[in-house]
Amino acid sequence: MTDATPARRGRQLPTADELRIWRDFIETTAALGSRLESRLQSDSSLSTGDYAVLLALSEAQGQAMRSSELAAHIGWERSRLSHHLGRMERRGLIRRQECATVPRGAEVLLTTAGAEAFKGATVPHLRAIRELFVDALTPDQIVAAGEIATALRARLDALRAE
Amino acid sequence: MTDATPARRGRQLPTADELRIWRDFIETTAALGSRLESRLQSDSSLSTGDYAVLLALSEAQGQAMRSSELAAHIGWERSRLSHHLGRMERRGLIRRQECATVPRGAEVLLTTAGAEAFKGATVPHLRAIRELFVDALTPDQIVAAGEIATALRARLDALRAE
DNA sequence: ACCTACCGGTTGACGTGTCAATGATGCTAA
DNA sequence: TTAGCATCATTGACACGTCAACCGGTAGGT
Repeated sequence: MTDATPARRGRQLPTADELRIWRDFIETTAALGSRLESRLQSDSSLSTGDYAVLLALSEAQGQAMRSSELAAHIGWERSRLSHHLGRMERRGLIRRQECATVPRGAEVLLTTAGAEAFKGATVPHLRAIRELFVDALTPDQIVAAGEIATALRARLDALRAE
Repeated sequence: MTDATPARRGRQLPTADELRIWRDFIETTAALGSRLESRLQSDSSLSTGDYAVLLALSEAQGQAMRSSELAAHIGWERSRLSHHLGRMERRGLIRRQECATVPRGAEVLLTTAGAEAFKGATVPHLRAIRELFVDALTPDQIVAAGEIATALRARLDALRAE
């Protein structure tokens, strides 16, 4: 897949066309993310981070999860999660308590306020995804977007492993 | 382009497939952005914000620009730019002075340290873009990525205008 | 002349993210 | 037993972004 055409071989830097597409792509996806963020914020007073945490907890057994389990599930560093949980706890969306089974473990619990906030956020959030992403693209483009994401992810993973 | 197929008409929420692609897409592009950020950071001790500012100033007449002109050029809010320039000024990358021509205007100047930092950052940064983006995709996928970005941008602009 | 309204830019408060350091606790090997 | 060592989680310092308030000055309308 890499360097498939002769013209690409041996070149070190992107062409002007590639660079333009890169800029369009990275800036537009960033703008898309922040638009989603602000939609979620005004619809529900939640950030996408809050949403990710609440989603994971909602689907968990007993609406509770060990902290590092949660971090792994949503792909965050523990430090980030810890800061975020602190803010969410202040707002009453979750609670933390000592974990009975694992020493030194922290159990994160969904509060009723958290569950309700999540419930109220879901439909507007999904609707926003549809408006801003699904409806913006043709079915072919959606498939292509999935393939592009997969290819980029593979590259990121390959370079991380190395 | 929107609601092109009968099956899509009238539905409010994304399907499970669309949602999966959405998540892959938005998370992967976000990861790509932060990987680029950290590459730039370790190669050059610059953030992508620093890079954008330095790039604009490098290309400007006299390597200087009015503050709000600069903000418009790179598409930032004035407040964001002001904060960022404060940090960059502390590090000696730029300088600010009263603008001679426009009363109440601030002129942003590139320092020699800033120019050198930018010069040293360019090649590694472009190389990283090639490795992480261009080389990860087939030529067709790059074209598709450009078209997807264009379509998403059009949607964002349309909804912002409304 | 005066009041108002905008304009360019800064500031403060706060949410968010990363990195490195710190505690607290168990596991393992000399 | 004890000296490391990894693991789980938190913390502090700092960079970055947004929002709203603010400040100083210019321009228009009366």
